[in-house]
Amino acid sequence: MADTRDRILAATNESFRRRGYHGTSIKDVTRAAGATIGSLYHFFPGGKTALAEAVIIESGAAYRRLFELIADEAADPAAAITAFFDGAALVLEDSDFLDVCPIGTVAREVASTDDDLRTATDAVFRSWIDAAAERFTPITPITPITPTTPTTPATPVSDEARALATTVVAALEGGLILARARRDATILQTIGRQMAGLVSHALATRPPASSSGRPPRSRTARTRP
Amino acid sequence: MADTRDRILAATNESFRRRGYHGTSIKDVTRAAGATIGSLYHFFPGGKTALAEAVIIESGAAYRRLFELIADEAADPAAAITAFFDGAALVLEDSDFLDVCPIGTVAREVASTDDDLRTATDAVFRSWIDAAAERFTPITPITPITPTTPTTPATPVSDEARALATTVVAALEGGLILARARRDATILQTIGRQMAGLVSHALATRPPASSSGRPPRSRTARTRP
DNA sequence: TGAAGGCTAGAACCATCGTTCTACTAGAGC
DNA sequence: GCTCTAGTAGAACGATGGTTCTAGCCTTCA
Repeated sequence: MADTRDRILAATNESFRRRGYHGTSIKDVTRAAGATIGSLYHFFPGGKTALAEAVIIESGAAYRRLFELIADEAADPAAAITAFFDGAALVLEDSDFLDVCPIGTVAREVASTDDDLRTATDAVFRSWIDAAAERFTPITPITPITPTTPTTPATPVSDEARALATTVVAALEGGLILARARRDATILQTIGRQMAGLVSHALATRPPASSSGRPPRSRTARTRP
Repeated sequence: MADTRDRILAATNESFRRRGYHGTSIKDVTRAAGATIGSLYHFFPGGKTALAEAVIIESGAAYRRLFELIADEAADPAAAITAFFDGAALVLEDSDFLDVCPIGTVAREVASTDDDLRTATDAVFRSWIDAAAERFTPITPITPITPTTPTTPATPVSDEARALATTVVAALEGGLILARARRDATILQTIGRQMAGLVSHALATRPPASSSGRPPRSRTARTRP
């Protein structure tokens, strides 16, 4: 069955969220996935590094889809932020404070020692920042419908929007650290409120006030990662 | 010589910043510290966990002192935030993107698996949030000079100030992740500006505007950690 | 029927892990 | 001198790390 690869990815994801990159053992992963070492090295000939890279890329993409899904349904960017942070708080609590995001943990562990993995985490963070920054940018009157690569934003994004998006992603990753350390998910909600306030204030004062939300876009809807 | 303990702590600190908790080996630490395994277990009979706890507590306290030092010299809370984030960016760049803070990394790695270490990281974060929240709280007319324990703020701190402080600490920890992943220290400066804006806006609108900075307090000045 | 290829299976390898343990040195106090 | 304690030194231990490798199981296709 070809879903062995998926089971291995899922088990690795969970172990990263629980113990981080170095704390995750290949043998534990295979055991948890109900797979064998042979299978793991069959699907990931590059070993642990390749496996980690796949987890980072695939769950990074899943989170981006999740954010866009939430943002599409929210009335405005600030509401999207609140909803996303509240959702993260819920997941955190439901999972008994298992880490929500394996990428931040791995990013910190390997940034100084493994350049391939560092680059992979950076690409994921970039993608998230792009997705958020797009939502923070008022739509230009005529949007050219060029089917460019998904990581390149369709509309040009202002420096202000990008700074805002960067801050939101940072606050999310940092908030996960604080909330897990205290085993208190409301910390994430609190930070989400602050971020929503920051975003709505910036959007109200800085650009020509287009208070309406963004138009619905091509949906790549999916379930939770 | 009794500074063996200090050398071990410093080497562990650096290894945590480079490789995280699980990536740090006792033997590497002793080698880097110019100490022996016997000495390490002499000073830290609790082994790796006790060593990590000491690193967390001691460098956590050093960062708090550093923040208070910067805040004492800044004109207002927003300027303090900017200065602190800029300082972190500078350290990050000067150290060739070695992690600035070992605590956040360890916190994420162990929160699900080691309750003692999780509690230690939580205490440090709490202490930072207290220190920042105090600066965000306008001084009450008469401050009772009760020499309480240092972690208890002398002035009662509003929920708003605490939420603000929590957000700033989260943004700092998350910003370190992003900046290291991209090897770009300006990310920290950007986030610092956003946080300064958030803080000054909140302080200007919410409480009775006491635009002057806080009075100089009893200094526990110290050098960089 | 036979060959090929995708996938499973797990023993074996050596390196390294955190920890324990015994032996030793140096200096203080009596 | 002797004793005691703080600290140094590193060999040895069993467990576990990531990886390699050979063998075998199915399914597909000729």
